[in-house]
Amino acid sequence: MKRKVTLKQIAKELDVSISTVSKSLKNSSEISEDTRLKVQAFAKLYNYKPNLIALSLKNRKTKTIGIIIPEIIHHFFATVISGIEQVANEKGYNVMVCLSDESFDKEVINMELLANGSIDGFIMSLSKETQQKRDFHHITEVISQGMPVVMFDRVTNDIFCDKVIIDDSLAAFNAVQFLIDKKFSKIGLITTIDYVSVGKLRTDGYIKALNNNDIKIDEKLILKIEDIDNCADEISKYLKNNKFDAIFAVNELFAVTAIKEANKLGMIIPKDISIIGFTDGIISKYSSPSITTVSQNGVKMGQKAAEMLIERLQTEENEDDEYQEVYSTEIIETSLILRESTK
Amino acid sequence: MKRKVTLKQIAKELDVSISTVSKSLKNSSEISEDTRLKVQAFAKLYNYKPNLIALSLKNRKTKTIGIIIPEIIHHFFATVISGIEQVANEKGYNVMVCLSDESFDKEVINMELLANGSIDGFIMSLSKETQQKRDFHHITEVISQGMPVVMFDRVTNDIFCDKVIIDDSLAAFNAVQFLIDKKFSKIGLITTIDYVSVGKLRTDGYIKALNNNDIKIDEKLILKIEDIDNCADEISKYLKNNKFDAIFAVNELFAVTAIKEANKLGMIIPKDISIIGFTDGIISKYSSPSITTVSQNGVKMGQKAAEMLIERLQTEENEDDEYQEVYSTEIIETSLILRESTK
DNA sequence: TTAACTTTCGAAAACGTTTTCGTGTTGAAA
DNA sequence: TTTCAACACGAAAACGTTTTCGAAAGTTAA
Repeated sequence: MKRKVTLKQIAKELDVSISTVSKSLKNSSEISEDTRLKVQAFAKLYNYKPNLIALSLKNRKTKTIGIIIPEIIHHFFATVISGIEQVANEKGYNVMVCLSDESFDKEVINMELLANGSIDGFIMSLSKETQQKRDFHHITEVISQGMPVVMFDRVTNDIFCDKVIIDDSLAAFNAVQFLIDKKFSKIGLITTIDYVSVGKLRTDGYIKALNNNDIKIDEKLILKIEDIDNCADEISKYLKNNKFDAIFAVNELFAVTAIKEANKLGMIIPKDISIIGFTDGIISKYSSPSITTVSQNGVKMGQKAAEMLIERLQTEENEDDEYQEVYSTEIIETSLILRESTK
Repeated sequence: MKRKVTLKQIAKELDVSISTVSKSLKNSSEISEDTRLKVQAFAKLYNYKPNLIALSLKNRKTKTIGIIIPEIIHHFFATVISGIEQVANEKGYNVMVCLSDESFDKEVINMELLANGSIDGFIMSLSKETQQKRDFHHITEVISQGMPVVMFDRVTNDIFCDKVIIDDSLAAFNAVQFLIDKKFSKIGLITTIDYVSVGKLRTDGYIKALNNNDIKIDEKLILKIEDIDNCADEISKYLKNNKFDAIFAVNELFAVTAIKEANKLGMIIPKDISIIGFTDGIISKYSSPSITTVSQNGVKMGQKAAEMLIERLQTEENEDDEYQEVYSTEIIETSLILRESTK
C-alpha cells in the first residue's frame, strides 16, 4: 500500500525545501530549470496530486456545491441533479447531495453540516415540512454568513436569493386553456394541499383559466390530496362521483393513477376523459396511453441554477466589496407535450 | 455579513489561548470550570461550529463517501443513492455524487479527483464503456492507496474489493422458469449487448432455464439491443417477425416498449403475450398494464454497500495493521413481483 | 576590488483544528 | 521553610498547501 505522496516527502527525497517543490510544480520562474525539471519528473513518477482538502483550507473554498433536495427517488429531482452536475463538472466543481426526506429537521441539520466549511454554496429545493412551517431561519443564517444560495422549484418569497423556477401558474393556465379550446367545460383538477407552493400555483392557474373563459368553478371537481402514497382510493371515488370531460393533474403520479382508476371503472382514456399531467417524467412517456403533460425541464433548471451559483461564487472571488446583492429569478420555459391521453 | 467564528477569534476575544478554547469546548478536565463555562457560553452565543475542512485535514479523513454511478436519471441508481445516503447519514457521513455518463474517461477523472483527499472511500457502479474496455487501472490505483472501494450491481471479477450484487443469473432463471411453469415454450428474450455484465448474466439465466427444461434455444427469439434510446423500431420488427407466448426483458424500458409496440400491432398483453421485466421501477408499477417484474431492491443495495464501506473505514481506523484484506460479496435477494402483464 | 543586481532557493506564516508536553501557580504535607 | 503534587493554562507541532519575504550565492559593471 503506497499512500499518496506529499510535497514534504518529495522535498525530503530530493533534498530541497517544500517551497521549491511547490514552485517547481507551478513552473515558477523563481526556480532554475534544472531543479524544476528534476522535481517535475519526480512528481510525475510518484503521481503527485495536490491534496484538495489542504487546498480547500488554504483557499477557503472547496470547489464543491451543496445540493439539498427533498428526495432523489423522483424523476424531476434526479434530472435537476443531472443538470447541476453537468455544468458543475464543466466548471471544475463537485457536488455534495443531501436529502431532506421532506423533513424540516433533516433539512436544517444537513444545511448546518454542509455550511461548516464543506461547500461554497447551496442549490436547494424546500421540503414540504419547511414550506408548511414557513421557518427559514437556517437559510437566512447561511446567507448572512456570506454563502450564496440558489433555490429552485419549491421556493419562497420570504428569502432573498437567486431562484430558478417555472411559471407554474402560467403553465397550468395554458394546459387548462388547451382543454377549454377543445370545447371541454367539465374540467377536473387533482392537486395537492395548498402549502406545497407549486401545487398552489398550479391550482391558481387552473382557476384563472376557467375564470377567463367564464366557466364556473365547481369545488366538487377539485380534489386536494394529502397522502400521495395512497391516492388511488381517493381518486377512484372522485372519478365515480363526478362527470368529467377532462382532468388536469398537478403531477404525473396523479395523472397516471387517474388513468388506471378510470380504466378500472370502465372508462377509456382519452375517449371518455382527456387527461393532462405535469412534469415530463418517465411515467408520462411510457404509460399506456402515454400522457400529455406540461414539461418541466429539470435538466435545464439544474443547469441554470448551477450557472447562477457559480457565477456568483466567481464574482465574489474577484470583488472584495461583496455588496452587489441584486438577486434574480430565472424562469424556465415550459411547454405542453402532446401525447395519447388527450383527444 | 458575519463570517463564521473560529477558535482563534474566540481565544482573542476572551484573552485565552486557542488550546484553552478547544479544550473547554470538549469539556476537558484540564480546564477550570470557570473558564470552561465562560468559553462555552461565548461559543454558543456566536454559534461556533468547528470547520470541517480543518478537521478533515487534521484527522486525515473527511467523513464523506464518494459515489460514482453511470447516471442518476435512472430509477434504480436513484434508489441506490437513497439507500446509501440513508445509512451514511445515520453514521455521520456525507455523500459526494459524481456521474460518469457511461463514459470511461469521466469515470477515471472523477475518481482521481475525489481520491485526492476529498473522500474516505468509494461506492461505485461501472460505466458501460469501462466494462467494455475492461480497463480498471483507476480502481486498482485508489485501492492500492489504501482507499476502500465497494462496487455494486455492475461489478467485475478483475477487481478485489467488497461488492454488492443481486444474483442476476438466478433471478433471470427464476423469472423464465415462472413462464415455463405456465406452460409457455416460445419465450423471447430482449437483452443488451454482452459487455454489460448484468445483461450478460441475465441472458445466461434465460438460457439456463430453457436448457433445464429441454426447450431448444431459438436465436431468432433473442434480441440484443445496442441503442437503448431507439429500441422501439427494433422491438417492433422483432415482434412482427416472430411468434411468442411470452417475453422476458432484461430491464423495464425494454418491457414497457415491448408492451407499447405489441399494442400497436394489435396484440393484447397479457392475453396474447405475457411479459416480465427486470427492475421494479416506477414504469413497471404505473404502466398499463402494470408489469410483472424481477424486483431489484436498490435501496437495500445502497444500504448494504454503505454499511460495508463504513464498516471497513472504521476497522481501518482502529487496527493500524491494516491487512485483513478479506473481501466479501453480498448478494441481495430478488423476488418476482406479479402484476398485470403476465397471465 | 567593490558595489549593485540577478538568480535561486529556503524560512515562515497562514488556513482551523487537536493534542502533547511543558510551565507557572497554588496548596498541602513534611 | 522546603518539597511536591495537583491544577490551570499556553506553546507548538501536525495535517498539506501556497506565497511572501529575506538571504545567500553568482554575475555584471565601475
